[in-house]
Amino acid sequence: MPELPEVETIKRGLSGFIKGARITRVSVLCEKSFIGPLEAVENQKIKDVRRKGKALLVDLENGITMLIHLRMTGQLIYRGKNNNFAGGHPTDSFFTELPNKQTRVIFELENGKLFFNDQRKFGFVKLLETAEVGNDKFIKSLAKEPWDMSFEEFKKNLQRHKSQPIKATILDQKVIAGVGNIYADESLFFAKVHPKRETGSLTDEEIKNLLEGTRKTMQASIDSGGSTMATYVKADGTKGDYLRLFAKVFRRENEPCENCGTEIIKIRVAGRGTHLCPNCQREEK
DNA sequence: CTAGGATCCTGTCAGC
DNA sequence: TGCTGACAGGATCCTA
Repeated sequence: MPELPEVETIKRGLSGFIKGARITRVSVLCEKSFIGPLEAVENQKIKDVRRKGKALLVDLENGITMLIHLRMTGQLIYRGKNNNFAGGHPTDSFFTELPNKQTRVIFELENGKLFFNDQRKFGFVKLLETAEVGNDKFIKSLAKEPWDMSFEEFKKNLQRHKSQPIKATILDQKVIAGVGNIYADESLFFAKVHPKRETGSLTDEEIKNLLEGTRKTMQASIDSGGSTMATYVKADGTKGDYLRLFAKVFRRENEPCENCGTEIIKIRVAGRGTHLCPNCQREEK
């Protein structure tokens, strides 16, 4: 689930509440969700909260870093004495009583509790030495983020996957960091490129627009607040949906395209649900 | 090296 | 009501 903008939103939202706080106790409710010795984090003060791609990094004062990856359904929910914050996969757990069935790790802090929830258990908290974070296999292989990536570098990375559908290529974190299923669809719509196009068939102009698309769509999401309790609004008993604040195609099948009015469709590309406007994004050039 | 598919896990929803 | 299969904001591992 959570892609770069969601993790960035969590970083920003959580920092103010947990930075400087001491972790007094940790409860691991699911073994596979926490990798490393508990003793390394208990009684440690949180020094900093950082982000690399879709990974959140929580630095502790003893030189240990918790690498938190939310994968598909991870959430971080902070319940403090005076403040609450929740981000990640948007569900009712943002508001309801915790811990619940999906709670995997509980961090007790001096000023509140931080719950790591994760329905599908794909996410994890992994302990690393802060100095070794850069050598972690996943972190090491990450490409640059859209704002740091030059056209030339993006093009070069795309060329390694000439025959793959372009959507599969930009989901690869070694090609560009932070893009997931939402922003892949949104960026391709922005660039007016069909998700099934062979990567090698894109023109320079399309590559340029696609890179700009990743920047624009992810920035728009960060600016609108990502997936937090504030954007997971409920109106008249209906479930809120932060995607509606910025998404043009994602989960908007059967709705009119805002450019041309054609119905947005949902197809399957590279094994993932994929949304596009069949008029704005032509498969044949 | 790349490409494509299966896999980890839980939950929900559509269709019979 | 109950079953069954498809699918889900991710990334890795296996095979060809």
